[in-house]
Amino acid sequence: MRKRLLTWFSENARDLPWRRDHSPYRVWISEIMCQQTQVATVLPYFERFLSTYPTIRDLANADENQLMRMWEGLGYYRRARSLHASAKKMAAEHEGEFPDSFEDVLALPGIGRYTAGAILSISRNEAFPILEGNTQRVFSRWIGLTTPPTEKIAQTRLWELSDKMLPRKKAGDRTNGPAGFNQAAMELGALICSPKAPKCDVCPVATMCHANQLGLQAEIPGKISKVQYESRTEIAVVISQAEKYLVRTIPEGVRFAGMIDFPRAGPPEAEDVIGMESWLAEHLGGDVTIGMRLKTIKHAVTRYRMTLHIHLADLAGPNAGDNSDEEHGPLPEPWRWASIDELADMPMSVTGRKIVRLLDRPQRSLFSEI
DNA sequence: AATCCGGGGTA
DNA sequence: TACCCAGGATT
Repeated sequence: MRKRLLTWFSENARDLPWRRDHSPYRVWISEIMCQQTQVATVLPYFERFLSTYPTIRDLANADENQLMRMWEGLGYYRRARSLHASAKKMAAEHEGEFPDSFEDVLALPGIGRYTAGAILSISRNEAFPILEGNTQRVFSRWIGLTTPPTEKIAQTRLWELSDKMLPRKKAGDRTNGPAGFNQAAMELGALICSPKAPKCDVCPVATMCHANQLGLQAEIPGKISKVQYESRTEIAVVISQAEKYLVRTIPEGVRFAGMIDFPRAGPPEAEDVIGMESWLAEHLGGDVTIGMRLKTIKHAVTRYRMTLHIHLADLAGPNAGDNSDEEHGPLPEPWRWASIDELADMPMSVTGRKIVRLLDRPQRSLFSEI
């Protein structure tokens, strides 16, 4: 199994940017970006990220807003915040270098057993096993494990197998060492041993595969429980004055933490337009009157099916006017006014960015499709 | 063990 | 629509 797999990998491996130059820093960034994200999606983000932050210290010194802006569209934004925190930790505790020991790598935020093993094996050819979506599927089929890989007993067996299969050879040939094996197993899962319709006819290890021999490819890995989708309706409002728009930084500990967003709320805080006006009065302090609807956006993300109503609104009362105008008093934290140019550089969710595009191209978007 | 995270690609 | 993606952290 091992030799055939490694031979196949040496002849079929994709030419990925973190394989050509496999420094720990580059492999680390690639692994974080690839968490729950397909390789093809990651590629343009990876190149841009590495040119903006060529070293660990560059990342440690990065502006948080710019960093989040670089991540916009990749999702799971906590990954970017964990990257930043990790880089700062390396600058402070590891002289700006990627840590040496498995324990120190595992102690970094956003890095679990899989990612620590992947980084150290791929970058330094160290013999740590890995287990993720691809290898769960490859190994489960190989040994005919019908237990869903989410169950603890399956996890234990699969990690044991990943460790048992791993070549210990470190010196010399990376392709035949731990780096090669771990990547080969993942690559097989990505290119051949796919979730649906695996290409067993061209699989290098098909003759040794339990699932292939028994025709159980469709039953292995065992099915995990279905996703419970949830419909959700939210309201966002556009409040403008002097060609600036009212936005805020999302506080820590909630979705979109650290990103910029328009006033937005949904059930149970704001069930409808009236509820949204109450929400605005409470959070903003001024009298807000919600006006016409600009557009309704449907957005499917993770398990949510969101309908977002975007309304124009007017702000009156003590907080109207520029936030530097002391006669009117400043806007309460974390609210602020931002121009279109400023919004362009701020990190936003996908739906937040769609609102900006509505405002940026009013002649085409604002009054159509309403 | 389940849920959250709030993006995207594919059949 | 359903399912998956080089998962980790939290509860």
